[in-house]
Amino acid sequence: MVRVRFAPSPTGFLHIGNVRTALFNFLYAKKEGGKFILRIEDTDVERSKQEYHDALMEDLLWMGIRWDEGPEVGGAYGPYLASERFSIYQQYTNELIQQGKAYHCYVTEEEIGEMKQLARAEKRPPRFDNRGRDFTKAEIERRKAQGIRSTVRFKIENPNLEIHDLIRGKVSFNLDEMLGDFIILRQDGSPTFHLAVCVDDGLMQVTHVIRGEDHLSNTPKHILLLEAMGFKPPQYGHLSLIHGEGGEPLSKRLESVSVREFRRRGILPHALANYIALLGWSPGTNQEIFQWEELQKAFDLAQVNKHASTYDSKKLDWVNGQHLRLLSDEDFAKHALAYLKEQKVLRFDETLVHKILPVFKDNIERFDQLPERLEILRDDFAYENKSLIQTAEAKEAFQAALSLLPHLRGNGEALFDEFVNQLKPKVKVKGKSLFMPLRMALTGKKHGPELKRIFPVLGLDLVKKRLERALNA
RNA sequence: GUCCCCAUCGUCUAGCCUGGUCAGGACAAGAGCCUUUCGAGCUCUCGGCAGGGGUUCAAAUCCCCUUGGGGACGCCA
Repeated sequence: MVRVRFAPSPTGFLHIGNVRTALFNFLYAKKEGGKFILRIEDTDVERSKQEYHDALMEDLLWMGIRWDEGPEVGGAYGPYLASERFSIYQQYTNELIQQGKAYHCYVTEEEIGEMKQLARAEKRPPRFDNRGRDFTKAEIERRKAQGIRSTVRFKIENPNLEIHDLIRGKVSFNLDEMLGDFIILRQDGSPTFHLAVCVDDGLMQVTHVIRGEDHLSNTPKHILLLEAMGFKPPQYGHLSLIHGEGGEPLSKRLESVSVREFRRRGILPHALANYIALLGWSPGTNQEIFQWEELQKAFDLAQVNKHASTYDSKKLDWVNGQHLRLLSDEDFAKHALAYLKEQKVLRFDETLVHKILPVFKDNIERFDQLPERLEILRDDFAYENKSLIQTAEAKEAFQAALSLLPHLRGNGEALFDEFVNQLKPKVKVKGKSLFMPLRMALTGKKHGPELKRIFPVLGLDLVKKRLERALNA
C-alpha cells in the first residue's frame, strides 16, 4: 500500500511551489490507490502560527486536495501535529543514545561559528567536526558547571551513500565532505525537523516521500537516521524548484504566487491544479487541458522532469480561460456568483447577475474581470463616448426603437432579432452607425458581449429606461 | 569555498533511457480570417538543442570538459 504525505510547516502561506508538492503527492496516492497523509511539521514553535495552519488546510481543501489521514480527519497513526508528538521524539532519542548512535553534545554555538569560519577560510567544507564526541567526563562536567546545556547529536559513521531517487535516478553523496554529526534534539529538548520527519515517516509507514529539491541533500541524513532507529527508509523523489516570473526563487514571502492570491484573482481551483501539474510534469502527449478527475488518471511520476521551471501567469490565465469555457452556463454562473460573493464584489441584484453571467463565459480569463464587466448593469453608468448617442440619427433611432418596444413578443436571442428586423426599416442609419450608438445607449461602453445576448437579459423594461436616458443625454 | 542537482524556442514542454523521422505541441508575440464592437474562436508566421571536445557511417540523444543556473552546508523547515 502506497502511503505518501505532505508535511508543511505552518510558517507562511502556501505558494505555487508548496502546493505543487502537495498536489503531486496527492495525485500519486490517487493513481496508486494509496493514502495521502497531511502532517503539520510545527517543530519550530517560534515561527509556527495557528493562522498559517488554518490557512494551509483551507487552501488545500479549496484546491480539492483532501487528506485520508491528518488533522480534522484523524487516522490510525496520529497525532498528526509534530508539536503533539514531542514525547515520542524524546523516546526515540533516548534509545539512540543508549545504543551509542547519538550523544549529548556540549559544544556551544560560538565554538561552531568559529569552527565554520575557519573552515571556510581554509577552503574546507564547513561541516561540524564532531569534536563533541570526544569530550572527557571532566570536560563535560566543567561545561555543565558553566551553565552550558547539551544538544543531542546523531553520529555519522558512513563515509559514502548512494540513493536511488524516483525522479533523479542515482545520486551519490560524499558524506565525509558534507556531513558532520547533526543535531536531533535542541538545547530546550525540542526536536529538529530531521528527527521529527524521520520518526514520523517511520511510524506512519510512509512508503514514498515526494518533496522539493531543497531536501535532496538532507536525504542522506534521513536515511541514516531512519535506519538507526530500525525503520525501512521510504523511497525518495525530489521535485525541482519553481521560480517566480522574474526568475527569482520562490520564498514564503512571495504573496503574488500564493494560493490565496490566485483565489482572489478568480482562478478556478482545478485550473490552478491543471496549470501547476504542467509545471514539471507532462503527459507525454499534446494534451494540456485536464479536468480534475482526468488529471488523477493521467498523472505519472515517471513523467516528472528534473529541471527547474518558471511560473508564467499568462499561461495560467489561458488554462483558466479554457476551464471556464468547459463549464456549462449554469456551472459558470454558479462559480462566478460564488466568487463575487466571497470577494464581496457583488454589487447588483443577484437574480439579474445570475442571468447575465453566462454572457461573459467566452470572454473572460479570470473572475476578477467580472466586476468591471458587470458595470453594464448599473442604471446610472457613465457613457464611455457620449457623442455617439448625441447625433440626430442616433436620437431618431432611439425614438423608433422605443416606439416598437411594446410590440415585441419574442424570447431570448430571438427577441433581439425581432427588434432589429423591425427597427431597420424605420431608420436611415445602418450597420456600425446604428449598432454602436445602440450599444452605447444600452451598456455605456464601446465594447462588450454581443447585443443579442445582453438585450434579453436586460429585459424590455430596462431597455426602455436606457433608451429614454440616452435620448436626454 | 565544499558537496549535490540541473541545462531543447522569451516561457511551459515532447523527443534522450533503447543514437537515424525538416527537433513536435502550448503560452506569449506578430499577421490574417471570422464576429456589424471587444474578446473568444480559427489559420499562418517568428523563434530553440548553452559552448567545446570526443565515440559513431550517423549525436538534442552516449562520454568528458567548460560555462551558466539552482540547492545544501542552521539548535529553519
